[in-house]
Amino acid sequence: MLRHALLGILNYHPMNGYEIKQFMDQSTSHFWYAKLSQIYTTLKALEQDGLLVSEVQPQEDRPDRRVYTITAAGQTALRAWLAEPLTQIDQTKEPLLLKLFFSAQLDKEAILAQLHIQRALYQRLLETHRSQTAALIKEAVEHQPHLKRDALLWESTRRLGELSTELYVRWLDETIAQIQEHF
Amino acid sequence: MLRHALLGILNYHPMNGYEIKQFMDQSTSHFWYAKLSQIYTTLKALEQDGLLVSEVQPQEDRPDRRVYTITAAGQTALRAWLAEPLTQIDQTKEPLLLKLFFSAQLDKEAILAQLHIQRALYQRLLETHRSQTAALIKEAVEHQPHLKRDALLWESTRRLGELSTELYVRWLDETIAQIQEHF
DNA sequence: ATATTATATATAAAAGTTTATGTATAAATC
DNA sequence: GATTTATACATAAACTTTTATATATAATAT
Repeated sequence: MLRHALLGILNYHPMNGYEIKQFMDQSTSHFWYAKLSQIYTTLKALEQDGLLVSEVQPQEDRPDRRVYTITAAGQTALRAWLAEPLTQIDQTKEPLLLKLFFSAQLDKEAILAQLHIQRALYQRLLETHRSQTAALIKEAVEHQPHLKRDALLWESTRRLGELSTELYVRWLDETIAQIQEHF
Repeated sequence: MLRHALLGILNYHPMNGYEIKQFMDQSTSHFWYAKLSQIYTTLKALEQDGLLVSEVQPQEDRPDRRVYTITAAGQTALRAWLAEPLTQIDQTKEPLLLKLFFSAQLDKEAILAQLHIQRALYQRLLETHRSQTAALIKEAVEHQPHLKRDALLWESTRRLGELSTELYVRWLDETIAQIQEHF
């Protein structure tokens, strides 16, 4: 799946691995993320398959940059993946819920402490979605007006991130209250 | 992580791999799932580490069942994992959002078609959360009153499943409308 | 009649992902 | 002055997960 993400990103413009990592951290990380090591090896694999080509840009003082460009074959592969409809629901994995599910083993205070930590984290994430992520999309369209349709879709993914983080905070409050009263 | 899930499940009572799969499909699948093949190999690994022991129960007409029981070391490991607080947000991966993010490549009708498919799927899942999953928890407590505290936590995970599926459907409607108007 | 689903386990191979390690320098922070 | 963060790549090892294959029978659905 990361393969497709990388093709999608490089379809905007050529980039090196480090830049791709930053792009993902800022835009897709709430629904797709990857470690740098995985990005580098996947880029290499995509080049071997002819979906990307790379060229080294020498730099002084810093390691040279290897910049990847999508090929015609890469664009075809990207479009094929986009066109193929998802006919099943994405099954996700959430360690917090898994742990909570079995937490009757713990005492009340330990459970509550963990939920409070999570609440703080999600509250902070919510603010990021609302300010930073929103600003980045707005800025991108201002500089590149041809990305207007892309931005509409980016905004909808950001919106779900905001809504579900909001929901998570509400659910944590609800759950904390439930446990405080009935556990 | 599956290791901990299996310890958590077997801490209720001894089970064989096939039963564990069914248990997960019915209860944890919206936040943790696994294929049978992975369950079998992980059970074996846990036994090698001394966290489980197994015994074969012969059956006629069907393959024998290998029933796993958690050991004292397994219970210690389970509790250690439960006690260790999560200090970061779970990063999840959602193929639908990844695809949507790059879908400006597609035409309007193709995007809308994909979103409508997802809406139908999530609508059906919502009903499952509300009826089946809720009923299973209720039934479990009726038969085993000592699981009351567990059930409170199970119910909170079910509740998040219901709430976020509901949200997903609403977001899909919102997104479909946005695209219809502005894409 | 035929195909699928359910019961039950097992293993190999492939694919995907994370963790650890190594190199090198500049800038920023403490 | 010392440590951390940022820039930039690369690779090996470990771990996790999926896909495919094999076996065997009963019950159910088409």
